[in-house]
Amino acid sequence: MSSDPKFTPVKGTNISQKVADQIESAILNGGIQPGNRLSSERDLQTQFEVGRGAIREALQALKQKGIIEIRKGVKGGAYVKKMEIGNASESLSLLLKQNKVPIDDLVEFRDAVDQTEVILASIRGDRQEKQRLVEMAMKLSELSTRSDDPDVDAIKAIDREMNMLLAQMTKNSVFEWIKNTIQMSIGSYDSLLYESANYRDKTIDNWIKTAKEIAAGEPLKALSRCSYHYVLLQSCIKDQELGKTESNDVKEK
Amino acid sequence: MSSDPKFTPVKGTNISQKVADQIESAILNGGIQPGNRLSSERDLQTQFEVGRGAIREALQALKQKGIIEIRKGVKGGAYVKKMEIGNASESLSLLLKQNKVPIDDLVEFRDAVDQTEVILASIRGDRQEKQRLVEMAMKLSELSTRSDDPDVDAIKAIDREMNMLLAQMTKNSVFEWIKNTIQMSIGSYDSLLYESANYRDKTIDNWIKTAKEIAAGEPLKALSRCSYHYVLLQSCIKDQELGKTESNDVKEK
DNA sequence: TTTTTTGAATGGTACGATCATTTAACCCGT
DNA sequence: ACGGGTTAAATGATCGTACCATTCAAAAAA
Repeated sequence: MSSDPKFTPVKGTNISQKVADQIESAILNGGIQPGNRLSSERDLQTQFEVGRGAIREALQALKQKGIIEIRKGVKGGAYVKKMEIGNASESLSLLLKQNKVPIDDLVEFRDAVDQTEVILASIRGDRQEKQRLVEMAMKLSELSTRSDDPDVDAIKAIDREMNMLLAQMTKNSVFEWIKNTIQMSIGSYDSLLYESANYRDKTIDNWIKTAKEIAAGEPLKALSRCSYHYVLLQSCIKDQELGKTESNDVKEK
Repeated sequence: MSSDPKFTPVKGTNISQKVADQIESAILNGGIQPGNRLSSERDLQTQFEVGRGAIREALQALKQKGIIEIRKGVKGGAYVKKMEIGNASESLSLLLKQNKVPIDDLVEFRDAVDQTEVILASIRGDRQEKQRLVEMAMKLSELSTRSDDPDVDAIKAIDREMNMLLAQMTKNSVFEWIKNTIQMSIGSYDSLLYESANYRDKTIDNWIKTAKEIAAGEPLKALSRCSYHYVLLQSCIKDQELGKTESNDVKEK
């Protein structure tokens, strides 16, 4: 028939979850194309060697996520939905899993959001928040210069905190939401900046200046610092792609 | 005890959907507070007078939406989750249903997105798209001036199309996604501009000028037009809400 | 050939039984 | 009386079977 993905039987508890994971994985990894039909519930029941209820719950979850559609009758069953931009109930992160969104697009979008955020944060952030932002920037610097082998994970964590604080300072919950969503999806790329010592120093230095401009209530100056952050990021990503063939001589632990 | 929400029995097909709707409604309307516990599956089964499978599927859907959490054992059951900004699997529209997002925040966010969009559209839109944008703007004008009683719904439809085209012209799928999501949530407020003849004329006139600036590849001029659109919208909303005077003083150009 | 009927495939619902997990109550030795 | 271990009840998780509702294609009838 169309496809026999050879699902592997599952046992134990959380069965419906495991089943859903296997199916979702098969879909997202391209094993099953949009428009394709999964086996019937009764077939899946035998493939996974579980009860039908578990299958139904798994399908229900996937349907809720918006990645399958369920039809009744002959030729019915679970059909893989074409992921449309426009389904408001589907999350941005799900869109990213589908590889429908080039990472560059996301970086660009984040850039736009960040620019607005630094402006709003400069205007609306209270003194306490501004002070905390500067403190965190200084801590970044401290972590980076204290030893030859800085704790990169700690640095990334603080970077993330600073970004969330920035979003908070806008006093706009939508910015908080979108920032968090982006952060969860883009994190790996964004933290490239902290992997190499060269970019790390520049980035942290820029963070400090950005924080100070925000604290000083200078939106436009902060804005230009923010732009520089993305210049760095773009450059860093470019370097990364160029050095893809040669072995990684980056000493990271 | 906690509460007895008195769910009404359901019959027919799509039962699990109806059950889920009733429960979600009870939660969103505040009938059940975060932290509260729903009855056990077996109790709900009798309350709704349906099979247990239907209840489980409904709860599965709500769990997937992230609005309940399910625990096992004694004292187990479905607990209403506190909706946190930060759950990436929850959708923006769901956030809005919870009234956790002031509409002003959303308008502000949309403003920021739009500003970037007009700039990108000016730069990246091809000639065909730019021409189409101007054509649609002219059609808006035509629809508005043709009679004393313009077809407001048609105008709104074109406004929506123009917005989506604008997003397309950015050549960035994230902007398309976010634009559509916002559009679906903000639509009612945004179309206020077309209800009264006064704002309608100004808005359409501004749309035309915006489209022309974009077509001419003048990002900065288009940007200022875009800002004016939101000045109009803010003013319009303010007129609508006769009561709040000082709190919203966001008029900045 | 066209229309109608029929039947098989499949999702939707219901009911009941059993397993697994969690919590609270109970019991017992010190 | 107290602390720790044991037991029992509540509840979700799973399985299985049966039956209904819907759909579609093939067979039958016109």
